[in-house]
Amino acid sequence: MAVEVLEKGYDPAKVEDKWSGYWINNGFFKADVNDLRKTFSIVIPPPNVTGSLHMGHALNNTLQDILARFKRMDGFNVLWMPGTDHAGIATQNVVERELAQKGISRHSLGREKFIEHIWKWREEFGGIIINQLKKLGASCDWSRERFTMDEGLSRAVREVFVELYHEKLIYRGDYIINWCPRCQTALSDLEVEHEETEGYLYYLKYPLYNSKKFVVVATTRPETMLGDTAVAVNPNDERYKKLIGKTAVLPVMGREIPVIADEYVNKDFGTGAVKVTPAHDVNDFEMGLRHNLEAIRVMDVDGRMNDNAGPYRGLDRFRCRKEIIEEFQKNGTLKKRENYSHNIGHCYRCKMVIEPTLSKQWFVKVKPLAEPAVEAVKDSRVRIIPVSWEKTYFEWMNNIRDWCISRQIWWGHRIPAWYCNDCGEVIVSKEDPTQCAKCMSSNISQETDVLDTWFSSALWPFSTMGWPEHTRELELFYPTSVLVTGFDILFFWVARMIMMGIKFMGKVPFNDVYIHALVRDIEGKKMSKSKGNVIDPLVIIEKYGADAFRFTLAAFAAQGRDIKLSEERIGGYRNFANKVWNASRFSLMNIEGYDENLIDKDRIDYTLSDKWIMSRLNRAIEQTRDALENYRFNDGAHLLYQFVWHEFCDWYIELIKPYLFDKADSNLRLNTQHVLLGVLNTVLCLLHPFMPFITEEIWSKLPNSEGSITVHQYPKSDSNLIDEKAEAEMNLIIDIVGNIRNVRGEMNIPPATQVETFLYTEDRETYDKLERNKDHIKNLARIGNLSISSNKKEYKSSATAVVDKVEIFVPLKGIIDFYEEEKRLKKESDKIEKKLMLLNKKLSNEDFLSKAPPHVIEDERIENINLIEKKRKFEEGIQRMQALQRER
RNA sequence: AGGCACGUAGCUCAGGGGGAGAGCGCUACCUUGACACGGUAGAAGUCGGCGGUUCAAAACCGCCCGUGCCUACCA
Repeated sequence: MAVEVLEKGYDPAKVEDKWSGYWINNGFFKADVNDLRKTFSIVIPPPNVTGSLHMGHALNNTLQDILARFKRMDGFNVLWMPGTDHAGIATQNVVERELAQKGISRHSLGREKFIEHIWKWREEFGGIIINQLKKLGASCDWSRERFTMDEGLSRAVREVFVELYHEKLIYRGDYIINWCPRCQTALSDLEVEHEETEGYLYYLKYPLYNSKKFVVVATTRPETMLGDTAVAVNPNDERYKKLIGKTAVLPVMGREIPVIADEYVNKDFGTGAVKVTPAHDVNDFEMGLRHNLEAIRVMDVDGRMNDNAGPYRGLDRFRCRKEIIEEFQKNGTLKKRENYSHNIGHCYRCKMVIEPTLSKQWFVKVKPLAEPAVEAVKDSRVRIIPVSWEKTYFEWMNNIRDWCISRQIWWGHRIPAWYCNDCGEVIVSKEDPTQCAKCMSSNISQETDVLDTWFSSALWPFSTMGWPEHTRELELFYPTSVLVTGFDILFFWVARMIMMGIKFMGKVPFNDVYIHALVRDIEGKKMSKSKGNVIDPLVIIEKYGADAFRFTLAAFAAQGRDIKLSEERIGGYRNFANKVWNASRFSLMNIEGYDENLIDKDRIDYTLSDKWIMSRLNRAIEQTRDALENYRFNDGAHLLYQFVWHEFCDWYIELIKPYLFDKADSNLRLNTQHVLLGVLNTVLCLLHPFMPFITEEIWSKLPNSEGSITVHQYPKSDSNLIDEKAEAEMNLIIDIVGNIRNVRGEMNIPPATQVETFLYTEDRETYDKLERNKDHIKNLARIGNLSISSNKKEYKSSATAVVDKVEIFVPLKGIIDFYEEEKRLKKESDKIEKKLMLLNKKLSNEDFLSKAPPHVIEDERIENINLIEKKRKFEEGIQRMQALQRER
C-alpha cells in the first residue's frame, strides 16, 4: 500500500486551524437532546465580553477541554456550554473610554443611545475571546453560545429578582455601601480590594462645650470630620467616664455633638476616643443606629465635598483632607500626626479608593440562601476539589453579609421595580407595568439602577439551559457534572451559583467543583498588564503550538499549588509533541505491505517486545483514566510523557527495528507492524484530550483509523494484557543493556566500536532469558560478539558489572585503564556497602524484627542477600584489576 | 489580627511511613537507516530548622524561621 510519509518535523501552524474548522463544521461538539446515552456537562465560567484570552482562561479552558474530550470519547453525551458575561462596569468603562476619545460622554448621548452603542461594540469586538478559545482547541458546543444579556437569560434574571423580592429576600434600604467615585456606583463587599497602604493617623483636638478642655480623637480620614455627629468612648474607660454625656464642639462646623459611650470603642487604640461619622463609616453607622445619631453625608457621588461640608464645599476629598489638616495645624488643634499603615479599599475595576457612603440600595438577604448552600457542601452533594477549599468556603458562608446588588450604571439588567410618582408605591413585576398597582396612576417610572453582573452569573448553570422554561436540556444536563474554576471567584460566583441553584432548581448546580491554581509569572507574581509580566497565550500558541501549550498547562496543574509558568518548559513539551510526531513518522515509514486482513488476530505469535509494550500500555491506560477521573491532570500528562518517550520510543521502537527492517521474515514483520500501529493508535487516543490537534493530524494518516479521533472510543484497559512475566524479563534486558552502556560510557568507548561481551549466570531460568534475547542485547548495547555461559571463565582484563544473577564482563584489552576500572568498581562497591550497613543495622534491631510487618522484613532480608552477593562480585573485580596492575 | 498554602538537585516542580524522583539546565561522547525539538552515559540534594510520635520520618504531630495568598469594621 502507498503510505503518505510525514514531514520531518511537526509544524502546528499548518494544521491547527484546519482541524478547528473541521470539528466545528462537522458538529462533533454538539450536544444532542435526543441522544439517550449518559450525559456529561460543564458550563464555562463565562469570560468578560471585553476580555481577551489570558493565562487564567487558557488554563481554565484547557482543563475543561481535557475533561470534555475525554468524556466525549468515553461514550458520554457531552455538553460544554460556552458564552460570555456582560461585565457591567468593565464594559461600560471600555465603551465610555472609547467614546471619550471622540469627545462624547455617555451623558450627552443619553441612556438609550449609550446602550445601543454598547451592543454595537459587542457585535464588533465581543467575539474576540470566543475565537481565541477556538484557537486553544476548546470543544464547546458553539451552537449554544450564550450571553448574560440575551433575552432568555434576562428573563431568568427577572424571574429570580421578582421571586426573591416577594419572598422578602430582596429589599431596598439605606446602608453604608462601598462607593466608587470614579465609576460612580455602589459595589458589593467582594468587589473591594484591600491593599496595605502607608498613611497617617491624625490626632485632632475637639473642644468641649463651655470649657477650655479638649477631647482628642484619632483618624485616618480627617475630611470626614465635617460629617461627625458624635464622639464615642468606651464606657469602661476611666479616663473618659466624666466626659460621657457632655458635649463637644465640632471644629470648622461649630456643631455641638454629644460624647457617647459605646462598647465598640477600643480603649487601647489611638486616644481611646473616636469621632463618629455615621454617613461615611460602617461602624459609625451602626453606632449611629444604636444612639440615634444623625447621619450627614459630606460628599457627592464624584468624591467632592458637598453642601454639608461648609467652607470645603466643592473640593475633592483628598484636597479637602490636606486643607483641613492645614487648618488644624494653624489653630494648634492638630495634636500630632503618626505614620500609620493600614488597609484601604480600592475599586476592583478602576483601583480608585473606595468611599464608604450611606446610600439607598437594593440588597439580597443572603443568610437564608447561604444555609442550604453550606449544607450541600457538608453532605457532599457538591464536592469541592481539592477539599482544602471547603474550609475557606464555610468560613465565608458562615460570616456572610447581605449582598448589595444595585449598580448606578447603565449597562446591565435594569432592576424590575417601578415607583409611583403619585403615591410612592413600589411595584416589582416580571412584566413591565403600565400603572400603579395601588393608585392606578400611570405616572410611574422604572428604577434606574441595574443589577450586579454576578447576579446574572449566579444563574448561569440553569439560565443558559433555558430556565424558567422546563427544557429538555435542563432535564438532561442539570445538575452539571463539574465546574472548573479558579479560587479567586469561589465567593463571587461559585457560592452564589450554589445558593441560586438550590433555591430555584431545587438541586445543586454541579456535583463537583474543581478548583485550579492561578497562573503566575516565573517569579511567582500575579500576571498583570501594569507589571508588564504577562505572557500572551496567543503568542505562545503561535510560537510553540496549542498542543505543547496545553500539555504544559496540564503538566503544571498540580492540585493546590500555583503555576509559575516558564517558557522553557513549554519548549520542552513542544519537543515532546515533535517526538510523538516522529515516532508516528517512523511507524508510517515502516508499514509498507501492511494489511490488517493478513493478520489472524486469534493466532498472533507475540514477541516479548510486543507483550511487554502491550502490558505497559494497558497500565498506562488504566492510570490515565484514573488520573482524569480524579482531576489529576499533571499525573496524566506526566505518565503519558513517560510512557510515550521512555518506553514506547526509547525501548519498543528500538527493539522492533530489526523485525521491521528484516524483510525476510514477513510474518514477524507483519505482526510487528500490527502491534506497532495498534499501540500508536491507542497512544494517540490517550493523548488526544491533552493534544487534540497533533493527534487528529496523525490519526488522519493512520491506516488503522477512521473518522475523527474526537469521537473515537477512549482506550479501555484489558487486564489480560498485563503481563508481569514479560515485564520482568524485559526489565532484565533493559538493566543489562543499561549496565553495558554504562561501562562503555565510563570507559570512553566510542559508540561505533563493537565490543565483545560475556554474560555469566548459574541460574537456568536467567540463562534462558538471556539466550532468548541475545539479539536484543547485542543490538541495543552495540555488541559485536556476545557469549552467554553458565560456566565461569576467567575474564581477566575486562570491566565488570552485575545485574541480578548475571555477571557482565566486557573485555577491554588495550583499551581499559586498570586503575580507572578499579576506581569505578570501588565506587559501585562503596554504594553497596553503605546500603548494606543500613540494612544490617535494621536487621539486627529486635524491635524492627518483632514489630515491622513480615513482608517488609522479608523484603529487607532478600535485599540483604542480593547485596552481599553483588558486593562479593564487585570485590572480585577489584582484585582482578589490582592483580593486573601488579602484573604490568 | 485570623486562616490557608508552600519551603525536596543550579532552576521549575512531582511525590509521600520502609529503595530520594521528573523536566529544563550542566558535563562527556555521538550526524547509528523517526526525531540534534535527537541519542547514550554522567555529576549534583543534611527533602527549611528544632523537638516529638514510631521498630522505621523527607513524609505524621508541635514549635520556630522564611515565602505567598485569602479573609477582617480597631478609627
